[in-house]
Amino acid sequence: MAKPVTIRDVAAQLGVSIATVSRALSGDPAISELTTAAVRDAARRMNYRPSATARALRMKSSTLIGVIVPVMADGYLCELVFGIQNEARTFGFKPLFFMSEGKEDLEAEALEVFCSEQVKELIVVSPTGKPQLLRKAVDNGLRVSVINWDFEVQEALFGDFHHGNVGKRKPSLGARMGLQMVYRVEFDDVGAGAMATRHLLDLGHRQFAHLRGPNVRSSLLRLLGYRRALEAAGRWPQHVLTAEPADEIGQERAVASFLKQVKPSLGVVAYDDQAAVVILRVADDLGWRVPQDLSVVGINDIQFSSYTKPALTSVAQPTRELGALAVRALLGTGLAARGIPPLGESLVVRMSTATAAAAPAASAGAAGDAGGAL
Amino acid sequence: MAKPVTIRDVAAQLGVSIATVSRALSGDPAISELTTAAVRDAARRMNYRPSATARALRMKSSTLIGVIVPVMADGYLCELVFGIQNEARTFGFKPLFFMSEGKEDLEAEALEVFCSEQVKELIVVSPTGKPQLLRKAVDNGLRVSVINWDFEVQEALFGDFHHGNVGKRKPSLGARMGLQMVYRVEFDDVGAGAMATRHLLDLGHRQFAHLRGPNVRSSLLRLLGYRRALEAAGRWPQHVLTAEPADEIGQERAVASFLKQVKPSLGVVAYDDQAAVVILRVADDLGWRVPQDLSVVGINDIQFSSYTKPALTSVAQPTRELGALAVRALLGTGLAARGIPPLGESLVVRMSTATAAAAPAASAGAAGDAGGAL
DNA sequence: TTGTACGCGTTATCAG
DNA sequence: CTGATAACGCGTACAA
Repeated sequence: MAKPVTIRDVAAQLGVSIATVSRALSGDPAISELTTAAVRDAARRMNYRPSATARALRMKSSTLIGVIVPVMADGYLCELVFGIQNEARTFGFKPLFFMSEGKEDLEAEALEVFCSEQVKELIVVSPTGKPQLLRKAVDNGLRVSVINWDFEVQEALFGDFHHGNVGKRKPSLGARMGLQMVYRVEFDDVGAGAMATRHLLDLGHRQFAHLRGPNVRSSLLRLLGYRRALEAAGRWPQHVLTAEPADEIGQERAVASFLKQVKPSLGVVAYDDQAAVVILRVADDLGWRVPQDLSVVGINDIQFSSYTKPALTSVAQPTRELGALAVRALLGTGLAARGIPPLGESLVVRMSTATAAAAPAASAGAAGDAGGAL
Repeated sequence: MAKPVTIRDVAAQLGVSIATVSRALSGDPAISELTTAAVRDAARRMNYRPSATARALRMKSSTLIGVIVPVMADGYLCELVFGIQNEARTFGFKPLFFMSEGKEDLEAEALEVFCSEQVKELIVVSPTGKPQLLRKAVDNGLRVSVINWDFEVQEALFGDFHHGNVGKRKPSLGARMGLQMVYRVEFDDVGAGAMATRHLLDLGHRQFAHLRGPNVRSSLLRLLGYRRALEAAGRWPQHVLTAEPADEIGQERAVASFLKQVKPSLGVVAYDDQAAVVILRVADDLGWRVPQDLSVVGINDIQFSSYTKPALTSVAQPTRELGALAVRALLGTGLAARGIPPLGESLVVRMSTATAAAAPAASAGAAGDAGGAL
């Protein structure tokens, strides 16, 4: 209610100039320790709140950081956004989110807003995003980092593709588009797929399957990791199950018809934890016991995964850290020069996987006493 | 890259004063149609972008609207946030989101940020929110609307409780706390629970159960609606199943042990669609056929519900509209005076409910041929 | 109907 | 080490 206290109020209170206050508050070393302390103290006592708008006007740059995200419906994106928010906070920045639903006009509008708010940093989380959005952002002087940008797939197909470094910054892509200042941050999805697979190999499994995800970067790369891990171990053949990912019933069918063709024991790598849950359900319906007959590994380690029955073994991606990384690439000092330390994914072993040896060789076929499975 | 064009650039271009440009752009009727058109045209051609920061500084009020939300993990909150964003857009406002995880310090920090950004409107979506957050917000001159604020439950318990009006604004609550300018926006959860129940009654069911949600407003009110609808129809007894809502396994057990005690046919109202899915799953495991033996109604109609097997009948809440309402309460003109038109929930009938009469009286007991249920 | 000039709260430049 | 002062881009009395 009472009108806000400004920098000149504190100045008046202490009998110093507003310049001094400003400098003291921003930690200018040219100000004596004594006055700095006095100013800071007074400011806190009078609960002075710096005006972000005035600052932004003067500096031609706000402490807002633009974020464009398709939706936040699933826990994964929510975690990511959390990571962004928290890391931004440590820099004194606040994320300004826009949900685009993947619509280009909304993305463009978001960009307009960012510019008019003097936003200078942008994070785009958009598996459907178009390159011209980047183009326009850069033209407007924004620095941007992209998370899980899907046209890396094109790169992969064109051979200009690296893996093994998570969170690797690749200005090369931006350069090729004529875009400087574009950082790319991503998971090592190949590594995740491979890690899940190697876990099953280590457990002594000899039959493998992979339930694929949608046709986007992460899915293709996880599949690649699955294949590579098996090839490296000299394992063949490799089953790959495909179904429209949004279509749970289709997935169930694909899994069911596959399970009916094979016998225990089996190791399955799922595209993500949700897919893994589908496998768990179908397996239960068909009388397969997990993990005795069937080991299942998910990817992502979403919170839900510890609640499944049995609790799901999953490759954990450091989702929040990924968001934080995107922020640090934009705001951190000297990161571009020093490079971003790679983030490793890690395996969380729960109850859905077990050694193949431990599985009783008994026929736990598909026609068991499923009725009592509950 | 090229430095932004300001209002004076446009003025210079047309040989008019910056005042004229400013007025024309804001649609001041004191400016001739001709010059207004000219200015607007020039502004667009030169792609002038008004500086939100300068405006906010001058007006002591930004076009940002603060939003505090616990998380956005589930589809429900995501929809809500979408509604907020879209409606805000029509007013030229942009939501500034903060995810608080229900932590008070984060909420307080968000408030600080809002103030320093000259935010004047706040929306709180917080089933765990504390009243002192409101207090502080109002003290700082913010107008706030609260969505699904949970201490309404207290009101309910204290008898000062109304239902039947969705989106009903109740300044009375604020007044009692000494808070003016606090608008409350909410669903008619009692109505939703009752509507779900009446649907089952209309289908001729005679046995009923309700799977409860957590101890928050919406859950208590839906339960209330369930009870009232049954009482109004003279139906008794009413079964209420309780389990920690985050604990799927607990829910499954509760449902399973209940289903083992009763016989078809049965009508079940679930707290929400997620709970309904649990019921569907357990029913399938136990050999109950849906909808022949068991009708299930969910509440919320989240997107997922049309994908379940069978597709779920659900009471749809106008979630986006609720978000929009919260915005309109703050930004809309004259809404406070004219009152907010009530929003009705609606029933979306899919495949999980059927008339009790249509159900074959045959014993589709719990010990059926569950194995083939897939 | 339009133009002039001031101030919003900061930071930065230039003197002292 | 500190103080006065000029911007930053816009809205709006007040004057014309």
